[in-house]
Amino acid sequence: MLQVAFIRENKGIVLKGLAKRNVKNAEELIANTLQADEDRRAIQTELDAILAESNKLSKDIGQFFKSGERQKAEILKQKTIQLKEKSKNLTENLQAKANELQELLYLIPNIPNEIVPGGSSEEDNLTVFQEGEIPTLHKGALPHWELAKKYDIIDFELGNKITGAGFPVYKGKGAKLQRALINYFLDKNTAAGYDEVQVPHLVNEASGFGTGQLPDKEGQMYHDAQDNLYLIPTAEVPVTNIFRDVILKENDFPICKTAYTPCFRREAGSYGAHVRGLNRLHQFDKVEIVRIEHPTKSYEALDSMVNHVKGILQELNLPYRILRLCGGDIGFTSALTYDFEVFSTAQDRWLEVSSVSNFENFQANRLKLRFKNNKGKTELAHTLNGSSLALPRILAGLLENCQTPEGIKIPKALVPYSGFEFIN
RNA sequence: GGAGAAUUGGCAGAGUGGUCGAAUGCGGCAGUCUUGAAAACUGUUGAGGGUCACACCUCCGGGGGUUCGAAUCCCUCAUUCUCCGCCA
Repeated sequence: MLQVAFIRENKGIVLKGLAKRNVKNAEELIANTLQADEDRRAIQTELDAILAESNKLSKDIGQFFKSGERQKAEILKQKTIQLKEKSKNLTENLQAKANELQELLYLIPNIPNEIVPGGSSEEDNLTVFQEGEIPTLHKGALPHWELAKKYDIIDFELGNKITGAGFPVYKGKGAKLQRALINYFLDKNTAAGYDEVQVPHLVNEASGFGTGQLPDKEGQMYHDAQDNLYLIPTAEVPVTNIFRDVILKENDFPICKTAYTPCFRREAGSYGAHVRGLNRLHQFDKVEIVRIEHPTKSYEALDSMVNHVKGILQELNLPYRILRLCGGDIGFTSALTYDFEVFSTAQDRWLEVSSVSNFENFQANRLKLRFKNNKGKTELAHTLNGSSLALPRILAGLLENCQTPEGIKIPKALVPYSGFEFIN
């Protein structure tokens, strides 16, 4: 959520940013927001004046009662009763106006960074880096879902039976490989200075609002109506919400956290060949990195996160590329996002395995995540997060790119974790 | 699940209807003293709205109510603790 004061003072920048995101009715949206803000402040001022008066009268009444001047007190009482009526109305108006403003603010996405390319769809994302050799596969090479079946390491049908589509069962070396990947990622992240945390997999409404999944993506999360809790779509939600309503000290920065969690996504509206196998699941595993940074350091931090993920993909020997997402494809809350994609050789397409973003103070504003700056003023912090890494598509990439006629050859870096070199 | 107690500023903890945004202690920050530090002493120290700046307004777990006036009384929800029950 943007700060109203920021919108008020930087209308031009905001409109330019919204244009880059192809937001329709941006002019109107901003105009309505500023109007609501102005109205709200006007009502607030009026209400404050009335409250000030009635506070004063109440004190006087107290004095009169003490000094035994009951009649004087009674007269003032009548006055305050009138004020009370007025202030009640104004309070209601204020509440309504504040809600209106809040809802408008929820509709305004983050302002993209200068370097975010224009564009309306994923076609317009900018490839900023690519490395790793795309292997030439042997004859009869298979897509990962066939390999999974052949080696009996992932059972999609069994998941169907137990739960439904998109909830696979990993078996034998498949299950072990999952565990290996999780441990490997966590070890890489902690070695890079991220503190490991284990967090709840269900979150309350306030947390959903804090990181921006609510109200924007309500339908994408599984919801337990009985207790009003949401299954997390990413560890970003519980981990970042650790810092909701927190005022940090300047020397608390940088804060670096990593967490493994399963992720649950309803993926309403997804269909077709692109959701086959591990490409798109309702439940999947992911290791996440989250950073809380001083505003002047957040882009440095973003670069370091990108480099960190790079290092892992290099070590796994997977061909990958990095995209800078365009205005039309970047997430609602993000100011700058880099997507990592691994080439899936047997499917002949790129699969997103990580998304690393700087949210600047957009999340922090909702979270009320602040710090005391060196002038003693509270200021919003910057939040960032990224996958490091998401398992299913890494697994898909590994299975497809590392397949040989003799079986799947596990990358060297993973062998100490998996305990085996081949799946055959 | 049942019974009881509690929830106050960074922490501890006072405050049962007006003079309370809130005593006191600790911690933090600044200063005096010191070669420096410690100790001692002095001052300062919650958040949000509002204002050019003041004024002023709101906030004592969340929400609602009583009252001219609520941290204080009532209702409700949440959380924590103690005892009992059940249990990985």
